[in-house]
This record gives sequence, structure tokens and C-alpha cells, in this order.
Amino acid sequence: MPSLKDVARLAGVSESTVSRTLNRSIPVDEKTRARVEDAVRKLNYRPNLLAKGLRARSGRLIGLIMPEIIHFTFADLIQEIDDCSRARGYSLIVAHHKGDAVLEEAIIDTLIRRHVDGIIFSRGPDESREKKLITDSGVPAVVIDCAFENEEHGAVVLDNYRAGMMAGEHLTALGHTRIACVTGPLRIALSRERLKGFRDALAGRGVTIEENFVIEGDFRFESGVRAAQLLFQQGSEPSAIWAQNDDMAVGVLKHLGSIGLSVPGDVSLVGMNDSSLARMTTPGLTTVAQPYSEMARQAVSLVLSLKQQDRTIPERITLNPSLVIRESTARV
Amino acid sequence: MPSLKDVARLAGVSESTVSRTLNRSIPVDEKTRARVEDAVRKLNYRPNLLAKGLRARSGRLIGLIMPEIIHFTFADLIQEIDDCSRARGYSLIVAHHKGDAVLEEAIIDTLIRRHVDGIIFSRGPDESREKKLITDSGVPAVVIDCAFENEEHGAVVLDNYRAGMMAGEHLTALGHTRIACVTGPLRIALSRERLKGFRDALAGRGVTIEENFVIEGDFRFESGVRAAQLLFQQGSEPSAIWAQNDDMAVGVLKHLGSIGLSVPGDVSLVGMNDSSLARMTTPGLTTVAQPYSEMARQAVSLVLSLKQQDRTIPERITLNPSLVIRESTARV
DNA sequence: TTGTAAGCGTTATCAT
DNA sequence: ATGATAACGCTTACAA
Repeated sequence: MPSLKDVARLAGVSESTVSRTLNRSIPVDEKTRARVEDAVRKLNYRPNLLAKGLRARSGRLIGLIMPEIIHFTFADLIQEIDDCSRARGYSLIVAHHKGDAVLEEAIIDTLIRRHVDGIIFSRGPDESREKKLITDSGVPAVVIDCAFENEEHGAVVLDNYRAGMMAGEHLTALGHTRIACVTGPLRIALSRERLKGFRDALAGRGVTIEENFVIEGDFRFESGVRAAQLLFQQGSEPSAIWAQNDDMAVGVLKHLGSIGLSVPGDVSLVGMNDSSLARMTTPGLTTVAQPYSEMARQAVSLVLSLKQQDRTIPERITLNPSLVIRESTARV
Repeated sequence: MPSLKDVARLAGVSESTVSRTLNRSIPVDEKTRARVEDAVRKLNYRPNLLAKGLRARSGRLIGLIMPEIIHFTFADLIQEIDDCSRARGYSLIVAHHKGDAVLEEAIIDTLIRRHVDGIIFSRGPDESREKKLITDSGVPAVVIDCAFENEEHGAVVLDNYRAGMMAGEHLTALGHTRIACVTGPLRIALSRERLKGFRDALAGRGVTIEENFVIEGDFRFESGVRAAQLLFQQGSEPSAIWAQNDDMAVGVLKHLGSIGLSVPGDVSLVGMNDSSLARMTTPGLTTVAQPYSEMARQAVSLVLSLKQQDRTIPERITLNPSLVIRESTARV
């Protein structure tokens, strides 16, 4: 691999001149520039980003930490964040921790050693020790999607309360009164916020949720199935259900199918996230969508801007959900 | 951020001693070691991986290039590869190119500049100029999942012919004779191999596929829907269908539902990949599974081993599919 | 066992 | 406009 030195030698100039030519930092004589560019081409020279990074104390790198990769929300976010980062000249180091706090710390540690310019992560359910680690190191960090109520880092989140409201308003507008909700883990703030918005929307129409119509799931398909089992083995049954993500909604759908109930004929069903699942099911799933692309853009912007400014004021950016109506909901 | 120098100063030893202590490269006096480790702890010292990498001419980095991230196969592979890489002390730089050859080249270029120790990628449909780029740079590269018939790089692939065989044998064993296949893009080698295996399996039982029972899809849900439309608007209809991935199979399922045909009552349906979709549908999807975890492990091993050895013999590792039987297939 | 010094590939500072 | 030099943080001969 040729280095600056080789280019300089071949072009018959000093290393500094080559560097200046390539970085257009300072005017350079036309003829020298031509000679340098020639040499660069001949040697197929590529600047060594490790050396550049060492010098600049910046790896031009963004670290992205997710609980897992094979789930719609995370895969969506990763893909969008990858786009934005590259557009701004940064590469993405991606890692997942599966909810393991020790692993998460190890990942953060590595990112710091690699001199990433920022870390974007989504909180796992358990309060991990990342705060100290990140704050001490001075690396800017932004939480995306899954944050605490009062987050100590910058955060880009959905207005989850509003998401709940939208689901609730849609179902009550259709005349439903016996309404159930399959939540995410209630330890996670966004599950609670969604539920609160949902409850408030119903209350606004004079509807209250029976306590055994609120089932706590874990965002996985299987928990949706279990929730539906629970809901439909009791004496009284809901005519509408909101599941706080599409996976669980599809779980509900599967169970309803297996006990011979039709959607939306017998039960109306709303999901959340507008993942690619939503258009694949029969019937297509009405769902509350998140603006992933916008969230990604904001997260990248925020984390890079934190690098410059003084980082005492954690900024929180809240984006709006939207309702996508398909065939899984109908008038009561 | 403290450096070796700071640690050395605090411990009252030279930088080399600190380095040796930390890397256990050479025996060090017990008392010195203690002093050094004390200083490390006090300063919260973290070795700078940029500097280390510059010195070692190795970023301890693996580059992973995929067509996209939000699809089961890729998300699965990324997650597994992430695990393996970290386990071996490497971080993952992930990037996706959406089938854009120019973007792909830019990504490869960046990876080379970053001194990645290897590149793992999945081929897009179009023959891109990556060969020259990668070969010239001398960076080891391994193709995973989607490779050419005679791949110039190392490759870790499924035995796609066998996958087709398994699907075909399963359906003929159930007594089906009117059998259709929804393929991936036929420009891609693995689509052709799967189809060939499928055809051969049927031929072994004396069954041939009518030509209009082979529909070319693009691995997306929508193309599955379209394929089913095509298949069921003709006069004669198949009693069994194999779709070369689960997304398309679910598309078929959706269309069948919409025209009132039941699976497996009227039509048996087999998918491929055993993605998380397969267990979510009603009925659960019988499907041919890929050993993603094993593929990932092999790819990481291979690409890192290429770094050492002379890289003239591209190695090809082929792994076996397996059949997962659920509820979407039945005797004719 | 420990220290000194050179070098990995850049860029910024200071001369010229 | 260009060149020499030091420095970024680390490892590794070579010396002591």
C-alpha cells in the first residue's frame, strides 16, 4: 500500500505538498497539483484513514448500538442511519448486545477506544452502567427510539403518547367500546407512554379499559399470541385490540384465526410501526407508523452537533407518528 | 483522554514498559506491573485503537457490505457476523448499497482506506467492478450467501441445488404433480440452482413442471402476490407451489386468501429461509432453512484466515439446508 | 527486566 | 508556493 511518502517521491515534491494538494487546504501551483495528481493515480494511492484519524483525534466513525438487528424497528433504523452517516462522510460501526448489560459496556468501551465521533443507541430494558462510561469519555451520545422519560443524553424519539392517542381515537371513532391493549414491557417508558395516550383517547370518548383488557407483552410475536389467548378465554371479550407493535398484532391475528374469529369482522386490530409485516398479513394491518427515516437523520445530526457544542443541555427531539389504515379495522 | 505517556509518567516507568505490561508480550516485574496497572486504573486509560491499528497496519475491523439491511436474510447474517467478529476481537463496519454499483465501489474504497482486515459481502445482481478494486488492494474478501457459480473470491454459500431438491421431494412425496415455482431473479445464480434442484427432484418422481408454472419473482412480497395472480388466472392451476423465499411465499398466501383458496386445503405452499415470517403466518409456513449462524461463523473464519495464507486458491464452503415442516403443506 | 529511539501515515507549524 | 520537522499514540528492535 503506497503512502504519502511514495506519492511525494514519485511527484518530486515534499509530503506536505502532497497533503495540501489532496486536502485543498492551501493554494498549490497548478503544475505541482498536476504532477501530484498524476502520481496519485499511477500509484493508486489511498489515504490511510487510521493515520488521519490518529492525527485528527477523530475516526470519522459513528457507533451504533442496538439490542438486536433482526427486528424491523432496529433494521429500519440501522439502514437509515447508515445512509445518513455515509452521506456525511462517516462510517458506521454496528453492534448488538441482546439486552446483555456486560456486553453493552464492552461494546461502548471498544467504540471509545476507536475514537468514534458519536454513539447512537437504543436503550435496553435494564438500566445499565453506560451513563458513567459514556459521560466520562466525553463521547457524544444520542438515544434513539427507546429512551428514558428524562433522558440524560440527547434523544430522538417518537411522540409515543400521541401514537397511543391515534390508535385510541381510530378505534373509538369506529364505535368500539370494549377495547383491549397489548403493551410492550411496562418497564420501558415508551410502553407506558403509549398506553397512557391510548387510555386518554378512550377516556375522551367516555370509554374506559377494563383492567384485564391490558396485557403486558414483550414486543415479540409469541407474546401477542399469548395475550390473545388470555383475552379470549375470559367470559367477556373485546371487540377491538391495539398491540403496541406489529409483531404482537400479528400474534393476536394468528390466535384469532386459530379460534375462528375474523378480523375485522369479529375483532378490529391495530398494530404499530408499519413494519413490512403490516402489508403482508391477511387482512392488511392498520397500524401507527414511525418516521424512521426522519428519526435517523435527526439522530445523526444531533450526535454530530453535540461534538462541537458544549454538551450540558441534553436535547430531546420528538417526532410525530401517523396512522396507516388498511383492512384490519372496521365499524363495530 | 490519557495516553500511554500519561500512564508511564504516573507509574514512573517508560512507555515501552507500560505497553509490554498491557500486552503481556514480555515478562515484567511484579512490582512494576502492579504500579502500571494502578496508574491505568487511576487514569481510566484506554489504548487508542487508531494508533494501534496504524502501527499494526490492521484496524481489527471487518467490513460487511450488503444490498440492504431490512431484509430477513441480511439482517440475520449481519447479526450473526456481528457476534462472531466481536468474539474474535474485531469490530464490524456495516454498509448497504441498494444495488447501486457506484455506491458499492465507494463503500469498498472507504473500507480499504480504513485498513479493514477483511471484507464480507453478498453479491448484488449486477456484475460490479468490485473485483479489480478488491483484488488490487489485497484485502481478503469473502462472498456470503449470494455468489457467482465460479466465484473469484472465497465464498460461503448454501447448497442451493439441494435446497431445491428438498422442496421438490417434500411436495412430490405428498403426492403433488401439478407443481409451480416462484423463483428469485434468474440472473442470480442461486435462483437458477434452486430451480434446477427443484426440477430434478420432480423429474426423479416422473413429474415435470409446465413452463407457465415457473414464474420469475424478485424475492419481494409483491412479486409473490403477482406470481399467484398469474398462476391462478390461467385455466389449469397448480396444487402446490414452492416460492424461493418466505416473503414471496407470504405474497402467494395473501393472494390465495383473497381469492378464497385455502392453504393447505386447496394448495400446498413451501417457502424458503425459515425467516421469522414463517411461524407468524396462518397457517405456519413449511420452509427450507438456511444455517445462517454457521454461515456467518465460516465466513468470518475464512476471511480472517485468507489474511495469513496466500490467497490464490479461492475456497468455497457449501453448507446444507434443512426442511422445516409446519402447516402449509398436506397430501394432495 | 527496563529504557531509548525509530517508525507507522498523516497534518500543522514554522521557516524559506 | 513549498519544504523540513514535530507530533498524534502506539509497538518493537536494540541497548543497557
